[in-house]
Amino acid sequence: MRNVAKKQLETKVVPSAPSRPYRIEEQVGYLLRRAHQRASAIFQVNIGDPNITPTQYSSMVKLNEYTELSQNLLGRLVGMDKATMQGVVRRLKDRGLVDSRPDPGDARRTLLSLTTDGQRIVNKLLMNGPAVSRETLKPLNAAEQRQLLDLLSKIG
Amino acid sequence: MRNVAKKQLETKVVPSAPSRPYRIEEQVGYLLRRAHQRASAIFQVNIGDPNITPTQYSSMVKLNEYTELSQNLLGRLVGMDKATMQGVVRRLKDRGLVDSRPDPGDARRTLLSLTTDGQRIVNKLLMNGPAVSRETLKPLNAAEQRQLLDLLSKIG
DNA sequence: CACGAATAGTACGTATACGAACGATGGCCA
DNA sequence: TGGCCATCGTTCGTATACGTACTATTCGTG
Repeated sequence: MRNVAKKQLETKVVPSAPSRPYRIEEQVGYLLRRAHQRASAIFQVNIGDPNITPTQYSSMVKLNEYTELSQNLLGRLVGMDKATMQGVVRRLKDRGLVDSRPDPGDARRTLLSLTTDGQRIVNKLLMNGPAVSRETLKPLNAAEQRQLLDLLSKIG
Repeated sequence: MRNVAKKQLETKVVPSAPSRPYRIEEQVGYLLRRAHQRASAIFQVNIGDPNITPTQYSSMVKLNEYTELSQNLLGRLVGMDKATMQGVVRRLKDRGLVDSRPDPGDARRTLLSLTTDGQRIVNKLLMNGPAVSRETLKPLNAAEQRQLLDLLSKIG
């Protein structure tokens, strides 16, 4: 009963993993939801403009890089479906941060760009961007921070 | 101009970190948003009931563990503020999955519990829970999966 | 005991997030 | 060229998520 060969045999008979108890707090989806909530809260406090949300910021940063983008392409670049993008763009346009014009080469498309105001604001916020990420990653040491970004890139 | 000493001197003059370019796709908040989106999509497809959302599932799992909880305490356990919790509970009650009664010991509180239907459903969904997490973590190997859960726990 | 602070739940407004349906336009190919 | 299908943007409905304000109740302390 206690020799090694028998033990190995028993291992063969029950090859499945020990199957830890299922705890909702340990599931990746739950942890991602909580982490995202915390990241959004830190963004709101540290980005330097309480009226700009993370998705609005992402959109403005991308428009700042590309100068002009169709609404759909911008949505693909920042990971929002077209219905969500529609609302984000509408709010940015209402506030005068984004302009739009019909694409002269394709009447289906709307070309978006930052207004002068939008450029000014995004360049101000970009100065706080690194601090937001730093604060969010603060509980981790440098190696862990790199790991987390790497792992999130892989499952994103 | 090209000897080593001069080079080191120049390095001393600019001692701050190389400061990589700021790319929105590499920021932790952005990556968390994308990863959470993907996890939610995988949940919706694999949990086995298209009408149950991740937060509804979390709430039902917790009610299944504790039998009876006040709305506020449930919200703290699953990480939702009371306004969000209110909506989640209302929808679960509308569908007959959750029951409520006033707390006899504290008239401010509402005690929540699963109905028989709610118990039946959450026990069915719990069988798919591990598969949802497995699918979400699929792009990572076993060591990376453990690392990610560990790092997310630390920043959550 | 009384009063102010804290807590529980509700209601309202705003902002993602996304599926589904819709009309307009463009691309492709028989 | 004509017709079919894909793409783009809009709209609607539903569901988190959260700040704020409000009522009711409870607690703590003087």
